[in-house]
Amino acid sequence: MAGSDTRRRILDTALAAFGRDGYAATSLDALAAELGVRKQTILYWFPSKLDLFEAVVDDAAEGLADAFDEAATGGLTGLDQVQAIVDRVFRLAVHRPEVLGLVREVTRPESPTASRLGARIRPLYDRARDFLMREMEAGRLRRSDPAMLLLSLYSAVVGMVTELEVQRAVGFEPTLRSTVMRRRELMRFLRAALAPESPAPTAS
Amino acid sequence: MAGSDTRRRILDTALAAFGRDGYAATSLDALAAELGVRKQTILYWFPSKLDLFEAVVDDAAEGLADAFDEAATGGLTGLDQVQAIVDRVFRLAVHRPEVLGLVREVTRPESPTASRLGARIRPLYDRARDFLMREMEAGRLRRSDPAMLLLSLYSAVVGMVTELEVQRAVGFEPTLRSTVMRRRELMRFLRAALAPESPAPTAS
DNA sequence: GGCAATGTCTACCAATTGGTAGAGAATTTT
DNA sequence: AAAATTCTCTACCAATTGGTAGACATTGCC
Repeated sequence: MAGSDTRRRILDTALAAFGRDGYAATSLDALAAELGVRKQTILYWFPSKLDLFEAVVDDAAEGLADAFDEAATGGLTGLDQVQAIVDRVFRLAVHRPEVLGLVREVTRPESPTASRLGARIRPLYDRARDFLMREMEAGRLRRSDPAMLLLSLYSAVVGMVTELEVQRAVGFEPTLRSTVMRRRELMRFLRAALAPESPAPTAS
Repeated sequence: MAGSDTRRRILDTALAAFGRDGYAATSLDALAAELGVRKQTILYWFPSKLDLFEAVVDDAAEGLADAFDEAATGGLTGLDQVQAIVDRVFRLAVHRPEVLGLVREVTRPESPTASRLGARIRPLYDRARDFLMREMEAGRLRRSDPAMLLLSLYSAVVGMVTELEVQRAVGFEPTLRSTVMRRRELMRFLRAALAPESPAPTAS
């Protein structure tokens, strides 16, 4: 049983490493060192580096799906539901930034498994699209192409979250406070863009 | 003089490779093969791989600055200026996607030169911020924190543009037409989020 | 206690990596 | 034409890479 604990630890550490440094820049030796174990132990649990990566991607996709599920079971509608999901993603990003780093890594064209996360995410995507269409029909969201809108949302959220580093590059250190402000700003942005044409009463 | 042509070719090809595959996954040998030249020729022009990368980043930053300059010299204001820049970035993304891939690569935290592009981009950033503040003062854009807003814009634009691959992952092949639609959708999104509170006359 | 399965290790290996040393063209300068 | 400079090459190299083979320890089972 100690073994499957090792497996779990490898998955977690590998997720962090792949998400932080990318696939190519992560060596099995470095990973093993970080784990306090020999490289061959990793290769015992996962027959090759690529197999490990795929397992990590599957694991991350599962985690993401759970996070979305959790945010989507409150029976919310319209902008409130969108807000709930954005909140959830932000929370994920704050205490597990590697997950979003991995998303970023895996969505590049030459990724060894470009299609893998895609396939795993597909059901989520379909559900989100259905949700948006339903809400547009019901007049609770501004009407537009839901697929495109979803990509806009994805870009805005993931872009903003994973690119906290850009803040550093540009000169200001992201603090917890600035992160909160960031989320608020994003929500303003989203609300402005998603609210139905007929000016709703200033809710929040 | 044939030499500096070689240098130019190395820079271009390296930009494409780094932008497409990332720093770690790009080997000098592969790069040389792509150029039809020996690795040592590359090392003659750039003393090390890291030096090459830095030169590429500087070169890309210069190109980006030029693109923005070009879009910013029309004397436009408000949303029209924003639109002009978005258009320009999209055009860049369509015929030189590697540039944005490089931006993506260089903005990750462990990038060998995380701060480099940042420093090069800084002036652009300041100018954009000043522009936004001015336009907010003048009431031509909705009032909000310009720094945050700029990051939102950056995320939305770069995210949407560089993540055309996500479209593939999710199942639909990006065509020229879908790219155009994508840009239009983004502009709707931005206009909705940036337009001043008082409903402006439907201009365009 | 013996035994088989499980799990981690040491010892290697071939291939690839970024990089050095310096030979040999080609071109420019004198 | 000789000499110097510029440029690209061949020949290596030490370090690191992902991966194989198999020894050694530990555990649960009979």
